[in-house]
Amino acid sequence: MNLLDENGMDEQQFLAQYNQKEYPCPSVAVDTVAFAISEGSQDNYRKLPSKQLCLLLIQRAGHPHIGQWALPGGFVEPDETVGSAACRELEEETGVADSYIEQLFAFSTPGRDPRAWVISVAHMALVSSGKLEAIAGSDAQSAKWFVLNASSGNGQVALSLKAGDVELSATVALNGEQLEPEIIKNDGLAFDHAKIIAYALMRLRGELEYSDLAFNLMPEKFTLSELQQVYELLSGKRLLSAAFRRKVNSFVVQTGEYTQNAGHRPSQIYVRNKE
Amino acid sequence: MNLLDENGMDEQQFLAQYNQKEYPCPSVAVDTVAFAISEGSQDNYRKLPSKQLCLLLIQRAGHPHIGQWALPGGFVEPDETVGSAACRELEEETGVADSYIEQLFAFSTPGRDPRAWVISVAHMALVSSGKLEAIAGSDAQSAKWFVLNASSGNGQVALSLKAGDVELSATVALNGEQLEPEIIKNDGLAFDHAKIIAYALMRLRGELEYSDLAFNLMPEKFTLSELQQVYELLSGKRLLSAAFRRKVNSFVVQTGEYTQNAGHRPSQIYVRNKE
DNA sequence: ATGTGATAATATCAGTATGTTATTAACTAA
DNA sequence: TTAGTTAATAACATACTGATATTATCACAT
Repeated sequence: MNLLDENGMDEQQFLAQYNQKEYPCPSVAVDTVAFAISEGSQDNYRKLPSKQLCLLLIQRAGHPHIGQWALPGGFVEPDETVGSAACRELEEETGVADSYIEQLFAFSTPGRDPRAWVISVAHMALVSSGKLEAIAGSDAQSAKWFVLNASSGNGQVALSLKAGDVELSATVALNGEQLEPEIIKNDGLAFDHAKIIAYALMRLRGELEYSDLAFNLMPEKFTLSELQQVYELLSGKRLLSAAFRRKVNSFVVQTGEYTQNAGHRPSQIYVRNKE
Repeated sequence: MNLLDENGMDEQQFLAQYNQKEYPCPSVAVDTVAFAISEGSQDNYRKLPSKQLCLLLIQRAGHPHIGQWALPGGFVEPDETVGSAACRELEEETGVADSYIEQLFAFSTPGRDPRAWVISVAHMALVSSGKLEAIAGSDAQSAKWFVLNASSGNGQVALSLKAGDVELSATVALNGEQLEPEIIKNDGLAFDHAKIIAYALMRLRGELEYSDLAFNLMPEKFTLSELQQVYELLSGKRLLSAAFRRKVNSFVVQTGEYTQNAGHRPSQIYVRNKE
């Protein structure tokens, strides 16, 4: 390529004199909303169907927003993609590795970080229930799984997060998938992370309908009733089991194994059908 | 908030001494894949059903990739969101305004821009056919609508772009929605824009199934046959008109107006139903 | 042993939606 | 008036869906 520009420079000369810092540039961060399903309290007999949606937060040890709870994340480095940065930060800060990760949206409202101009590429991670114990025992002391309860109405979503005696809450107004939500109320969440959590929840619910995303939240082996509970939890609707079984039938494979000591007819154990 | 960090600083002191430039930061760009449907050659009688999918490219006047064709875009500024940057650059460079714009994906593979570390947040714009003439007459001299032909097979997409006597082509391998495509072959497209175009096309086709995205490509008033042609063009499949009419019925409203001088039974003109 | 209560799994059936073909309608051009 | 063309809808068989009912299989209590 020997074309010259209006200054008579070829591409090599141009690149040699190019100085990126003439222009202002933002820091680019990643923040990850890691969802998982809690197993629920397991009375051996007459157990409660108490699965709950959980998400992973970290208590901030430094400024800004010291003491508040934030999504795991950090700054992207020059030798990695935003996706690998999200995986790296999630594992460093919380011990969660090898989970499904999806890029959601770049949050870029000016002023969203009081330190400086920071654009954050939000990600969603779905953590298989089979991996939860390992994570709980990792050495990421400040990371905690919070039980998430969300109630939506007239365009707003109220988030309630509980982990032990820590309780956080926030309300945001949704503006569709293409605009950042607005924070109406925020108690205990750092930065604009209430926005990001609400956005991720909306996307998770939306993609439920036309994808097999929910399987990433399941352990390797599961019963169809367990799978249905997860769908019901995420969609907020009660489903009829006969119809549900028909719908997921092509996405699962029977193992021939059955649950034991359940106090009722054993249920067959399935695995995900990877086509 | 009067909490102190391990250095005994409160938040105000911390922010006063914070220096962003201690850390490397990328430039953040936006690039927009603007799609539109060409009206096709209109023989008044026995006209060809020759709608085509078009996209907007700009010939680069400076280094790098001087002379090659690139997506309209540019760097994000500190006082705007990536979405407004995408709208601004698209209008500045091509005259396209007030179109539907959707954020797609942040492209961040190291080395994707030879000048420096640049992360690009790709967007997709859908331009209503009613606006095409205005744009063609704008003063954006270097912008051209290219006719896009894409053929996919065994995980690869071959792109062919034509505008007058300019012909570009590229082949990329898709890796799902969560990884950037890989460039196999590239003739005439700047940077990694072949990747971005292929990704946008995949998303456009995917969202066709479960959204009313396609209406953004239509003029305000249209017939159901025209709408069907657009769906057929984008999906690559032939559709049966009786079934198609039933499916879109709830998304459109009759106007009571009809086409004229068509050489056959007039077709009724519809507008989009905004619920 | 036998019954009770629980959930799993499937059968059944009506109503709806879908794919397909056939038919009718309305226009232009010859 | 006829041929050619596309629009629009009717008609019908099949598939899918929501809902209820039925049967299966276990743990436990009596």
